Amino acid sequence: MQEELTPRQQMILNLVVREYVQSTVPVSSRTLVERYGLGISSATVRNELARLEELGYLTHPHTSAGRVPTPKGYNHFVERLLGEVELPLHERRTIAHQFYQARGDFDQWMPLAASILARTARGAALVTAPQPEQSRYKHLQLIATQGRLVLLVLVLRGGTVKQQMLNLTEPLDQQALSEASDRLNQLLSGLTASEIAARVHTLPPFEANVAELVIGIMERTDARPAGTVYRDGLSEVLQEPEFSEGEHAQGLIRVMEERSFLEAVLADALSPEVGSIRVLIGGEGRWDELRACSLVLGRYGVAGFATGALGVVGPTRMLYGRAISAVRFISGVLSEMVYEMYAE
Amino acid sequence: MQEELTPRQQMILNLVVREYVQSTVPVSSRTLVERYGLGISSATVRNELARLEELGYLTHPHTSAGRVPTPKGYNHFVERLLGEVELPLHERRTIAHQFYQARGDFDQWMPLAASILARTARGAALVTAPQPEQSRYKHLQLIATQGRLVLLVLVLRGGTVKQQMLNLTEPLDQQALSEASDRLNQLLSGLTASEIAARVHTLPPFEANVAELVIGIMERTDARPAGTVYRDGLSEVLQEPEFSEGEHAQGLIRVMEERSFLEAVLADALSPEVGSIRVLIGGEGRWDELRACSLVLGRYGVAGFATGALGVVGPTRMLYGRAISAVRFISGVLSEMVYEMYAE
DNA sequence: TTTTAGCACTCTCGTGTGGAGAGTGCTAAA
DNA sequence: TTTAGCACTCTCCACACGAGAGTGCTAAAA
Repeated sequence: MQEELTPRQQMILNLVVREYVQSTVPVSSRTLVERYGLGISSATVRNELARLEELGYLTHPHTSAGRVPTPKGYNHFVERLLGEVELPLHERRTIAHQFYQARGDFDQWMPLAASILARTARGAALVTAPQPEQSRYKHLQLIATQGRLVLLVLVLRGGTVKQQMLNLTEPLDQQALSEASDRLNQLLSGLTASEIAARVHTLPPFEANVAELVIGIMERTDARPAGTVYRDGLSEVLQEPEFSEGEHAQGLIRVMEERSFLEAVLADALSPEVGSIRVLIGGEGRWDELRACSLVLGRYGVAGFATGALGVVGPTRMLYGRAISAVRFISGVLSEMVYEMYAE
Repeated sequence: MQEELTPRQQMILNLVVREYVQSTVPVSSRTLVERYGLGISSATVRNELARLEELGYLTHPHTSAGRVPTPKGYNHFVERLLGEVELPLHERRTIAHQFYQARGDFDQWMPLAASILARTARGAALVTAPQPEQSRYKHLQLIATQGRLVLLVLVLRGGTVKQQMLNLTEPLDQQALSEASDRLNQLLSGLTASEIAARVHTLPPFEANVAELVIGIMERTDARPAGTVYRDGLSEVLQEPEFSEGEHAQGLIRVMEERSFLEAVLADALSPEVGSIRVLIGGEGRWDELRACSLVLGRYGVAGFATGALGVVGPTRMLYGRAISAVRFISGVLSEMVYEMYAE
């Protein structure tokens, strides 16, 4: 059994993947020699194709059809043949510019990132909001609305804003609420949920009540594996020929739509290391619904402070080069933004 | 030409719709008499079916197939035959309870509403966040992060929270920022964007700068036809047989995914009147992508203050009764919540 | 006038057949 | 080791055929 692929086998595998990705049609020995002017005959190519199939890098839909890469084939392509890819300079500039224009507008970042990622990688994009490893209190404001109903606005370190309603047993005016907010802000600044819990008993009764609520919000935030998920580009990807028949589309739609499924995939496939990129091809045996899909997943943010995930979903026959470079570049941009938010 | 349907025609149309919705199969005269024990022969039913087809309420996929309702048929069914429908008491109780449990947790309302609506109506659900007709300033807080970077948290009347980063030309400490916030809060409380613009020139330079930013945020908020759109249940609906072949699924996915398309449909189809429900069947000729889909749309909130939209999307062969009653009931629940938020 | 029985007619659907075309796998020679 | 040549296999398309489902029509019955 041959261990390593010969250089010519590597080249042919490379061409098969590129040609198939582009044409969506199983590729034959003849197209290969004609289209790429290899100086060898189709019979030779056929021998090599047969060898590559024996080794598990390619398959046959049926005897008299061309070759199609297997997940193993794609994997080898991504790991060994793709090389270092980067988005062209003008695209990087355009993307940076779009983020720059939205630099202040916090609420826009995530949808913008999803939209740019989808367009750049030509796939369906997923972005989760940055999530601190452990949330820390930054600022709180109690705002009177009507009667005994109060709006609590809690800002966590990193800029996450949470809101909650609370019902007072007796009405308090804005003046009193602001004073209580100020007291809490002085005492709790920079603390985690458990640190706050440790000193609740030192607070006056009303403030203690509010602090309990705050602890609840922070614990709930920390318990969630990922915040909101932003999506884009699903409908474009569903037009790809492999999804025209419902069956294969299911997996794709489930990753994009079902939160629990996405979280399971992320938890399983995504290393917590910021900057690393993981390519999951054809579900890797574990996710049968994703047999026809590949995912390119990355993590952005600042390790130890806050991180989020972003990814591209497409058919196994996807533009891995674009997807990987897009995920890498955009995750870099987002990491910088998170860094700015957390440095202090 | 016959103007009104005879009672028997009404009954037969009713049965055809119900049977087809349930079985997904074109319904024949024989199934009708057998399944529902009409006291008449299949030949008589066939005559009536032919008449209903002539009048445009039913069609034929082909000569020797059973009947399928046309959009006109569904429309008549919804308008005249469905009657007043309401969710069973225990479902209403369950739903009310779920909302009650999330009563304080503002951020949960919309995803919860989408999820409940999808499950109850057995369709794909869309919910837009309540959007005030004109936003009014309620509260602002400037929070120092690092150096000259400041987080601006703006609360609008009705509880909408917006955040924005700003870069100072010279650093200010939290003390100074809080004082500026307090001054702005006293001067701007309850004002609209244009009212704030009218008195910017009376403010000291730093506060004026912040006020300009606030105006920008508020104007952007008011310009958006709808806030964030919350979705749920798409993948379930896509399993319906009519969407198994890609073509028809496109329209459904576009409504759910493409913001601009959804906004166009909402603007066109949805009356601004709170509480009214609009049923859009088969795209009504205007939206060809929705040929195979129906929408049940409603508006909730408090007219003149803030309203949002919610809707169910499904195949034309959808459970109109459930969908309409679910939209009505949930829009009632949401309206109450909005009312609480705005009453002051 | 309305309803019904009966029957011919039409259309789908599954299956089978045959020919064209694409592409391979193998063999034997270069 | 490479290559030319050729048989073989499989898909795809078109066509045909019979079974089955359901209608539309006609003529008789209520």
